[in-house]
Amino acid sequence: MIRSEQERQRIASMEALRERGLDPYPAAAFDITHRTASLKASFGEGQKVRMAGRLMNRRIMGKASFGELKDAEGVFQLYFNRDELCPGEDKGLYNDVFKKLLDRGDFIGIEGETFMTQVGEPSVKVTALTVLSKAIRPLPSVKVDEDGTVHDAFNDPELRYRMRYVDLVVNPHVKATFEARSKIIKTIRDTFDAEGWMEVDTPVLQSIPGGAAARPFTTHHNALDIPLYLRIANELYLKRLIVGGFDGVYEFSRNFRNEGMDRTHNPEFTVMELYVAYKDYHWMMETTENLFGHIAQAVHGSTEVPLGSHVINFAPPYARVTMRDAILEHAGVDIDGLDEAGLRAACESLGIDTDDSMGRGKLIDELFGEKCEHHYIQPTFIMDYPTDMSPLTKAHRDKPGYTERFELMINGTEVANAYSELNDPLDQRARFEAQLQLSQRGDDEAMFIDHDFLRALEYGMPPTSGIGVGIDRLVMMMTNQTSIQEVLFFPQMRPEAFERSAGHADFSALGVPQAWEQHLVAAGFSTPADLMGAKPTQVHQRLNGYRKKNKLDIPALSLEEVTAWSQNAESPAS
RNA sequence: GACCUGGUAGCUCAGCCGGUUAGAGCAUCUCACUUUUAAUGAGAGGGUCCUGGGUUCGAGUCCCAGCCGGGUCACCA
Repeated sequence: MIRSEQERQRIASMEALRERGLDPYPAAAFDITHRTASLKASFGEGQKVRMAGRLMNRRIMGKASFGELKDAEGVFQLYFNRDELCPGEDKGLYNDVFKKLLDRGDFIGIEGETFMTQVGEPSVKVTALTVLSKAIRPLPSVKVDEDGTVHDAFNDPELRYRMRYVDLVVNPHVKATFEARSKIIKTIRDTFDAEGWMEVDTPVLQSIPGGAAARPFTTHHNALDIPLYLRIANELYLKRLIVGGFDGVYEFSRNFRNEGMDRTHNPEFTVMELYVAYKDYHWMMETTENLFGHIAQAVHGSTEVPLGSHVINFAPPYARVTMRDAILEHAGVDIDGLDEAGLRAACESLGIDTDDSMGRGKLIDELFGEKCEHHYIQPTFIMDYPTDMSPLTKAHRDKPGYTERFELMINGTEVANAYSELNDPLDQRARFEAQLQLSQRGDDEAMFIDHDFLRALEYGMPPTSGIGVGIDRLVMMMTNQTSIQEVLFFPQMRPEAFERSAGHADFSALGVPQAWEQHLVAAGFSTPADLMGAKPTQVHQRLNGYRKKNKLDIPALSLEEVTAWSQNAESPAS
C-alpha cells in the first residue's frame, strides 16, 4: 500500500526501537496509579505517580522537554529532563528514544513525581519511560490557543464519521457528547430499575415485522428456509411479556428501517420501550416528564437545557394539548366535525398535498405535521390521536373516534410516543384488518397482521400503558446537536472503496520478481488484469519512474522483462 | 429522488481571465535550545490537485460523465 512520508518515518522509528531492544508493542500490562483529570483535581507536589496514555503536543527544548499525556480522562503535562530521565552515562533513552523515535500519538507509560512549573502548570517530572504502542499514522494536529480558538480543527464530516476513532482522540467535545449519551441511558435504566421494572431482550430477527409501520430490512434463514426481517419495533413482544405476567418491562431496542437517511434518520436507531401494567396514558405522562427532568439534571445539573437558539425547560409539568385543539389553534380546522372528504378539502385549501391512499387518520397527521408540529418548542404532550392512525392504541374512554395516545413534542420534533395499550383482542383484530384495507388501498406502510400477538391478547392482557422514546433524538436534544450522526458513534455511510491489493501469488504467476510485487499496487497496478491491460512500454516506464521517485533499492526493469510478463499471462507456464 | 455545494500535502485551507517548477499555516525531518504550553530561531523534505473522458498549443482552473461527502427539499405514523 502507499505510505505517506510521515508514515514511512514512523515505521522506520518503530524498527529502530526494536533494534534497541525496545518492543514497540509490548504484551505486559502497565499498571497505573493515577489518571490525568483526577490527578489534576487532587493535585499536590511530590506525589509519586505511574500513568499511561498518548504522548501529545511535544515541546522539545534541548536537554529538557514538555509534552502532554492524554488518557481517557483528559491531558496532563509531562516534563522530561535528560539527566533526571537518564541519570547514568547513557543518555540514549532521552536523546534517541524520546526525542527521535517517539512521535505524537504514541502510547507511553511513565513514572515520575508531581511538581508545579514556574508558570503554574501542574506537571509530572518523568523518571521512567516505557513505550506501550507505536502509532504509524499521524493524528491531525488540532491546536487551541490562549483565547480558546481552535486551529486546524479536524472537522470534515466525512472523515470524522468514517474515522470516529480519530475524531474522538482529537475532538474532546465529540467525546463529551457520547459520554452524555451514556449518562442519559444510565439514568433511564437506574430510574426504571428502582421502580422494579425489568430490562428484557426480545428478538431482533422477526418473521413478522410488527409494532410499527415501516419498510423492513429483509434477510433469509437458511436452515428454516424462510425470510426474516430485522425488527422495526419491539412493541408486540414486550406486550406478550405483560400477558406473561410481568408488571413492568423495558428494552433499549435497536430498530432497523429501510428508508431514507438524513439529519434525523439513520437506518438503525435506538428506541427505549417501556410497558407497565395497570397504568394508563395519564400516568405515563407524569412518568415521562419526571424522567426527562431527571435526565436533564443528570446531564446538565439543571432542567434548563440550551438547544440551538432556544432554552428548553425540562422541569415538569409539561403542557398537555389535544390533537384537535392543536389543529384548531394552528390550522383553524376543527377535525371533529369533518369526514374524510371534508378533511381532504381542508388540507387542499391549506396547500397540503393529498392522495387517495390517505385515510382520515393520515390526513389529520398531515395537518398536524405541516401546520402544528414546529410550534411546539418547549416539551408538550399532544394527546388523543384519531383511531385509524393508532392501530395499537386503546379507544378513548369518552371520545368516540379517538384513542388514548400521546406524543411528546420538543423543539418541533417527536421524541416519544405512548398509549394506553389496546388490550381488547377483538378490537385489535378489527384494527389490523382496517390496516390491511389501507395497505390494499396503496399505503405500503400499513401494518402486517401478527396472529400470534392476537392470540396472546386473547389470553388476556391487563390494562397497560406503554411508551417508546427515541433515544438518538433525545440525546440530540440533551447535547445540543442538530444531526443524528453526531450522536451515533458509527453512523451509516456508503462503504469506503479501499484499493484491493492482489494476492501474493497472483503477480508471481506472471513472473514478476518478488522485490517488485509489493510496489506494483502502489504504482497503480492493483491486479494482474490492470498490469496486462496496459502496454508493456507503459508498464515499463511507470514502474521505473516509480522506482526512481521512491529511491527503491532494487534493480531497474528492462523492457524485455516486462514484455515477458504479458507473454506469461497469455500462455501460462504449465 | 430533485436542487445547491464541496473534494488540492498528514490536518485546515489559498490558488485571480486557462499560462513558468501548484502555495501558506500547523504537522514531519535536520540543527540550536534545561520550566515551555498554538514553545522559539534557522534550514529541508513532502502532491494520483477525487476518477475518467473532452475542449485547448497548454487544464488544479473550462465542459461532460462518474465516485464520495455536506446542505436544502421531497419521502418517512
